[in-house]
Amino acid sequence: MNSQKILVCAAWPYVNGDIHIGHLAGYFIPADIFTRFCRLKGIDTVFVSGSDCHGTPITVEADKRGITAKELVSEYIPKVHEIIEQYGIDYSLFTSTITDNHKKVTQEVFLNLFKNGYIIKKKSQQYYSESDNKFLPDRYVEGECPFCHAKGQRADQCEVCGRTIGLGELIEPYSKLTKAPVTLKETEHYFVDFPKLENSIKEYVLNHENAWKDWVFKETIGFINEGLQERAITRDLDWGVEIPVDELPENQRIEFAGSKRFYVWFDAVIGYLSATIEYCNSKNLDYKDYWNNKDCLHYYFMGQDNLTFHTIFWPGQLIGQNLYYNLPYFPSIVKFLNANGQKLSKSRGNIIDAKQVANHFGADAIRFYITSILPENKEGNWDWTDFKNTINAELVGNIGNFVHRVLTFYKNKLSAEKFEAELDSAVETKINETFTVVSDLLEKNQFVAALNEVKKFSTYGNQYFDYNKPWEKLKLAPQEANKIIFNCLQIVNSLRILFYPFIPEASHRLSNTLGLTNLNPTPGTNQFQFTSLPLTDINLVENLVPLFKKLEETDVEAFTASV
RNA sequence: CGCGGGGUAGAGCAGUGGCAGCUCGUCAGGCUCAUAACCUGGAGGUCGUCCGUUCGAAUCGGACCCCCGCAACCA
Repeated sequence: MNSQKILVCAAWPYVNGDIHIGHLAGYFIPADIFTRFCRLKGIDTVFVSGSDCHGTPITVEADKRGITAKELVSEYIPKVHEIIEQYGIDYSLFTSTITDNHKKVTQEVFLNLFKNGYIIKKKSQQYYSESDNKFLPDRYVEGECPFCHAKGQRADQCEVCGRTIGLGELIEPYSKLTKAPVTLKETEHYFVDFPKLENSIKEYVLNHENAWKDWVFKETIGFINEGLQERAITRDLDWGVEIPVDELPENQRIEFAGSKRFYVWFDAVIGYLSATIEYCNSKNLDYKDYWNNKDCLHYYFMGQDNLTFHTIFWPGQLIGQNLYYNLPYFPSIVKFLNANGQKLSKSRGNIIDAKQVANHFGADAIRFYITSILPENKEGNWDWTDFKNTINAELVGNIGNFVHRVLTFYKNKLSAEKFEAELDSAVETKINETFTVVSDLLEKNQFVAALNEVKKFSTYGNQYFDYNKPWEKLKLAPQEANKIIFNCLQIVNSLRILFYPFIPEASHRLSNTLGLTNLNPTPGTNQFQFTSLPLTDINLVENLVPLFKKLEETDVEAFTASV
């Protein structure tokens, strides 16, 4: 990873509900760890995302509540910003898909695809409700299964007999929302000609076989090998980015274009490009330095439900621009996070709300735990007993205790006189090794393993302390005790740097405790490495308090009972 | 036969033909500067099931069972 620049793209939260631990594990936290790490390495790193505001589910939710879609998203957007603030997610820009800039960029992307021959128009039959005067996606249509005659089945598949239901085969279809009857009606839409882009997309994917995670590559290539199909990019809906149909020749316009909008999947991914442009405009930068510069690597963070959109469709949209845009370099995709062994779902009532849980336990504890159970290659599970054990044993008992025992020993027994001592070569080697290993793992987006190395490093500190017994040396050979604590302080200072990507609040608290300025990433300066800290730089605070607070049995009970 | 992932100690995982391991938890003893960590020792496995290949299988082949994601209108 010797690139000059990095663009970090995190998936866009869909703003029809509150943020929960699944969103945190899926992209907020891994993308933030990576961004903070890159910046500390001195790499110019831009980190963009925003609220995904369009699509039918938003309009349905708004209807249900008797407000407009615009009002609904305006209510949720500030809530997402609160989460970002609370967890310290270090975005360069967190915008939304309802900006004028996004609208303009989306339309340009469409027009380029059209100009380059990748857009076709096609008529098809879709369910339409006369009484509601609107088209309905299959997911909102129910009826009787034509095979087993089970009632209340979804339009595409019967859950009772398992058979696939073809368009128009459902008996007495009706709207799930209003129960009004629906009928098939013809409608015209634009499609992206993915069969035409298939070879280019496949070539792109094959070029990344060794770089991507094994399962990500397999899923992607498996999907492509089934043959890509034309994919609709417009909907009969009044909420979304308008179609710039006036810019097209008359015989290429779809009918009733004014009552249609771009399909949400099409405009949401374009957000990565539009957000970079918005950010660069606000900073007097050129977005091409990030999108056309081959030394700028693009990392994408998302959950597995988003895989094909980022490894197939979005690259296809970009290739079809013929503007030589950078394609995704590494899709950092995680599987799902369950809670107490079950899939997160509102109906099961096991959603763990991101805001509530951080209010109760602190963002650091949540960041630490989620990172330790990140579903990198298989599903992860949030378990309250495991949560308490992890926090108490690893974060508090091992890491926090090491920092605290060193600082209290230094303050209470030694710091009256400032001393300088030799760095033990074994300690120096260990510190350097740790930075190298953690750095390598973070570059490869192996966050669980990277955090494990930090834990091991703290264990090493504890072992070094115990083995050298400074409390005994204090009586017999005070100089020896000085040397041991000097070495331990170097480990503590290294932990302060290692914390920065994972638990930034703790890194800041430790800086304050030591009387040092907070770490401040500077382009071109690598701070993610060992730097000897002279003791004259340390000005310990008067009242030493432990970095992390131990969880009592009742803490978890109080939280789970309160939600 | 739609595509893909998975099943190994209480939990989470590593292990692709040669004595079944790691982290956490757990039990006993030691040490003690600290929110107590560390050290030493122990308990805990039918490696999903069955069949096969082999001197030897968690590992290779076959069949089956179970769990999960995707399946193009779930963002």
